[in-house]
Amino acid sequence: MARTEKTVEDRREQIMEAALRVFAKNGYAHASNKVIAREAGITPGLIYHYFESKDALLKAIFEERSPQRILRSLPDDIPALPPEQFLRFAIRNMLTGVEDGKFMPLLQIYLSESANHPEVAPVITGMIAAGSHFMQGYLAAKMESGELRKTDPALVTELVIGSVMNMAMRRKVLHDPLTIKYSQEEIIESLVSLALNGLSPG
Amino acid sequence: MARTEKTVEDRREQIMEAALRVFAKNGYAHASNKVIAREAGITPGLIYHYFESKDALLKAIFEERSPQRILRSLPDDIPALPPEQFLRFAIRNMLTGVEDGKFMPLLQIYLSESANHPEVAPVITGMIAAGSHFMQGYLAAKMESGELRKTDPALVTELVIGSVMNMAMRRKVLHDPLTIKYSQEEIIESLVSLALNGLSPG
Amino acid sequence: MARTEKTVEDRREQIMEAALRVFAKNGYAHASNKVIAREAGITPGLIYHYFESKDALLKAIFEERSPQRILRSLPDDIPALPPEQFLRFAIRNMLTGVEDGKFMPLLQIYLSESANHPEVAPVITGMIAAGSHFMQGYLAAKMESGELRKTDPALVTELVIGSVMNMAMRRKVLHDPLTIKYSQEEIIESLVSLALNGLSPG
Amino acid sequence: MARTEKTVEDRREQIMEAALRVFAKNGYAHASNKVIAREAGITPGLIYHYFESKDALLKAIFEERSPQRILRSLPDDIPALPPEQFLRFAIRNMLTGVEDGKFMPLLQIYLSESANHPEVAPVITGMIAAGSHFMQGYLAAKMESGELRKTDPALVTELVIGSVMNMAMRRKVLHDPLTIKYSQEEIIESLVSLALNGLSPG
DNA sequence: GATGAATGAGTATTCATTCAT
DNA sequence: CATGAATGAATACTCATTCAT
Repeated sequence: MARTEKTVEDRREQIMEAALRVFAKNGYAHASNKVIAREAGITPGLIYHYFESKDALLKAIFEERSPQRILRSLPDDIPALPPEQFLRFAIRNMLTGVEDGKFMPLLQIYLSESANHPEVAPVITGMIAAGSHFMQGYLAAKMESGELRKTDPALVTELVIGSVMNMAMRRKVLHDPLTIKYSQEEIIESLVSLALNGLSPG
Repeated sequence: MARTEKTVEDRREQIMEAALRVFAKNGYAHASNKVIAREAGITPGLIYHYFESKDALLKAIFEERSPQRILRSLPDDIPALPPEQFLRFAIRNMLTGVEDGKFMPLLQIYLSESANHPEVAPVITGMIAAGSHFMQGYLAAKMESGELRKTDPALVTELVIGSVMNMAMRRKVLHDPLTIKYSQEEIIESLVSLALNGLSPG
Repeated sequence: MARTEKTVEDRREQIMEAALRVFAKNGYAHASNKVIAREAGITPGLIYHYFESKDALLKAIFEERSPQRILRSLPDDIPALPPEQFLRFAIRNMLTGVEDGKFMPLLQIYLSESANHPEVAPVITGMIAAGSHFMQGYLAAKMESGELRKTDPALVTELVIGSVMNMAMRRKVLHDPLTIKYSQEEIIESLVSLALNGLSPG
Repeated sequence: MARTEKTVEDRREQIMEAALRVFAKNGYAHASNKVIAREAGITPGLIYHYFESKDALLKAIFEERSPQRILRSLPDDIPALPPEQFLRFAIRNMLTGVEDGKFMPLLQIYLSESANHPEVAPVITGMIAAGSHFMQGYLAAKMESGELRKTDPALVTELVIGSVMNMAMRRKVLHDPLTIKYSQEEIIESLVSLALNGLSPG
């Protein structure tokens, strides 16, 4: 019984899940409804029972599937952490969140359809902004307290996030051997070290 | 006669030029040969005199139109520059090269078609590798000489390049207001400052 | 309980009523069962409890909903009326019956589906024939009695009915400004006057 | 060679001709491009080489194929004709024009799509208006000169045209036996006679 | 009776590609 | 070289109809 009660919502989820996979693999334009349906184990017509159009399906994925929780599940005492631990924690969180979660597929889909679906860009930038805002707050406080060198915390944040995002893209999309040869841990440590030195008040 | 001077090579160039514009604007999948032909001032059939297929046209663009010359036209005395000037020069070169030239359209096209044209990935990664190799060489030498803190020059290079690439993507593709509000100069200065501090031997 | 009073017949009527509205507005081909169901306040599947198919629904509407009663509810003393009063009465009855009732939607639906549903033509022609026969009888009698000029009463009837039908179609379907500018009364009076003169024995 | 020079225009004509046939037979909504193409001896895709859409094809038919020449080919001395001859001539012209030409198919197509293509109504009403205006002018002149009874020439014209149109519709669309049993000549004569009597000044 | 999820067949439309001219 | 008419295969989307619940 529990099964049937959930059926409707399940089907929607099931279709979005399948579509996200296919979109990420082939790009939105090359992803035919036939393939999405096959991936979801249904017939193409049924998609239109749950979504008005392929466009609406894409938007639903962006709006309902966005992992806006990067950096969310952090413990409460984060702001009290010393810079090194904070940076290690934050950078690890971001890198694994971006590389292992659904962020990359969404980003890739957006990149392939940015001209035709500019309205979903805020979903991407919003996700980044969330993480950005969090780190920025920490940095500003620590710069104020003198634990970190005084500079523009917003820009520093952008640079750190940029390095992470770029690593993820190079590794997961471009499969660039130059970046794949490093482990996540190596990358994290190097970035932490670089940032710490760059931000040390000395 | 001036008309007939247009050689075979010219026509090819003309078509690739037009195709790159249309691909960048609409994405590969949405770019019809009819539109490409109109943009090039020819008729659709003629494309097939110069390229075997639409795919071949895309590959040709990647192979022949790649601005592999980022960091190429550098003065000979670069290796002798002190770190600050080198970094400022290199970063400015990369950022303007990536943001202002044909790199972003190519990257975007590749990112959206990576699943269907994985064989052209080396073009992108190769371009990055070229710049990377150059900077890496400099950093290694200066680390060796003690002018810079000893760390993995390859990884540091990746991080610097990553920040630049990410900035460009956030600004030019995502149109992220968070990044657009900075001028190129501001970004360059901040990145230089951050890197210098991060790499300073003290 | 008031709810359950809704008998089987009621549901049928309700569906046919809704379908007629939707058919008339969108045309048979563009009228989806989903929309008909929504208009009737039910769900699409239920239509098939009352009608074998969409075609069967259309046929049922034609067969059961035809307002075959035009000219039916006439007083008994009609045949005794002098020509002018009779004509005015008959023409007014026809014009208002056709323009104000359900005749036009039915006619329009039939006209658009005549190729695919030729078997329902008799419904339309039958309705016309009913009115025709009535008027024809009167005219024949009055021609016989010398009160009207002797001519073919059937054909005269056709012409009068034709004028009325055409006015209705021009006004209600084509929305022809040339005909809309006249009021029903003006049309009735002109047609009566023209017919009277055309039929006067003098 | 003459053949090839005409090809482009021929194809357009050929497609419109075929589409008009199919639209008239099945109605616009039921006329699939596949059938239209088969009727025209081409493949469905080619239709889009000549018309932007099925809608555009319909509009082109209405705009370019409208037989706006009903009553056009009349001799110059028409206005001088006595009423009986004028009416016989005009009525015959209209009836044959409407029954034998392309008017009925166009009208039928419009009736079936009036809700979805209201913008083509003027083509139909315009055609009627052309004939109407012509007859109206004659009647007005003759009423002025006293050769015909003074009444509203516009309305009389509407009634005459109405009779003709209705006859055509009943005969050609509804295939109403009541009207089919008359020959064109019988109808013409009766209508002329009726009109003459109705309009005679005595 | 009533629902609405699910299907399958159909439909308009697009477009890379070919080829006669 | 160059054109653009023509094709065929694919694609998004619609909808009458069925049926398990």
